[in-house]
Amino acid sequence: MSGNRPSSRSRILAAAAALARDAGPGKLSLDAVAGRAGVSKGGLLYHFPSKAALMTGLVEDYIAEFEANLDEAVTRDDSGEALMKAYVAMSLKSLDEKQPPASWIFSAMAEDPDFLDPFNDFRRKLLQRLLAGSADRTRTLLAYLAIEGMHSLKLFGADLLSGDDRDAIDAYLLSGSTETPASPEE
Amino acid sequence: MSGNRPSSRSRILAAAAALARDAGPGKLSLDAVAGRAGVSKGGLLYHFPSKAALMTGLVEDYIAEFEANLDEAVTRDDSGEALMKAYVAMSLKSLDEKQPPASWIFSAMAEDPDFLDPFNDFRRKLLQRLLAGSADRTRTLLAYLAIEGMHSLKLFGADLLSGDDRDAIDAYLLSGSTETPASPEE
DNA sequence: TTTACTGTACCGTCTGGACGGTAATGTCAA
DNA sequence: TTGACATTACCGTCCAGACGGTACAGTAAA
Repeated sequence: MSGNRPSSRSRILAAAAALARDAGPGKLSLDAVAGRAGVSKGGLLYHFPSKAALMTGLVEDYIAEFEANLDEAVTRDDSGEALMKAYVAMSLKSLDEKQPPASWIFSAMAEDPDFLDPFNDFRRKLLQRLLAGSADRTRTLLAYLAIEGMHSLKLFGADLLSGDDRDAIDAYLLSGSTETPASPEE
Repeated sequence: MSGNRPSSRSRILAAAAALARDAGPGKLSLDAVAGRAGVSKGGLLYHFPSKAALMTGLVEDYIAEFEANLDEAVTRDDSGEALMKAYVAMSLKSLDEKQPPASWIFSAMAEDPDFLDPFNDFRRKLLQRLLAGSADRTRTLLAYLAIEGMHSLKLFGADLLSGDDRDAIDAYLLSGSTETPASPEE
């Protein structure tokens, strides 16, 4: 779809994500995005011919970045173990950022829940890969859901976990599933 | 705030929740809610003088119902065990409903994320109660987060878990809390 | 008389989007 | 070499409609 990246397109996407994050998902209007991206509204609509296209771009961009990061973390050791490890590490890192990276997801839901279909498909595939390489299916499921839960809490602005609790969860998630009890890495 | 319940008020709230669920959170306009509730717009604004008041009502109503259900399930045996059991049972039951009960949460987020502050406070207190009565803190945290994760997935329309997987998670959540999941102790 | 509405009319603002430019760059035939 | 046209990448304006909210007159029951 996009062989080379024209700078404006990605700037618009970044502006939209930042706007949803900073001003709230309800403030994600075309005018506001255009203004923040330093582009006229006409210019925005040139790159994204409708608001729906903008939302789709946001979703696809998010998935692409997620996949790229995951691939980078896994490099070539695509055993289930390595994938899970990379996923957990990535997720915990993203949880440590001050602001949730995907606040635009609320705008997408309000606009049309179907916008999230590709995202949900992606998640389904990811979970399947995770489970395929897992020695303990229930444990992997549990870990996945716990991460999902933490992301959800963060997205909704609920800061429920104390540092100690977060540490306990981290320790559980980072500990190996069956094999070598995983001495502290990194 | 409401000693006795005038029927219209709760009808409006129910209509709003149903509308967000059926038509999508983006369609939650005052006109639409009034129409669905069988009330004129003036009547709606009589009960909820602003849209913000409506959202607040939605949140408060949700919390109140949640608490009532939980209290009912716990009855009087308020040991930590019983509370957790009731919470798990309630949550799993709500996950089995076809439609998520709180789709309006996206409208609230889009309108103003602060609307969820009371809800998050409530969740914080609940988690504290849950943890206070827990023999295995990490396990309780994990269970809470996994439930949160499943609710989040459902809210976002992601149907990722197979029946067997759901059964495995249910079994884990419903099993007594004395045993730690298969994790290497550190 | 108060409470709890209904119904209609209206207002200002915001929003998505259509549209008509336009400037720069490239393509290509005569 | 040059003129004609095409494409890309925007800008700025305008508009119809939706929205939240106000105002107010009326009504029917307690």
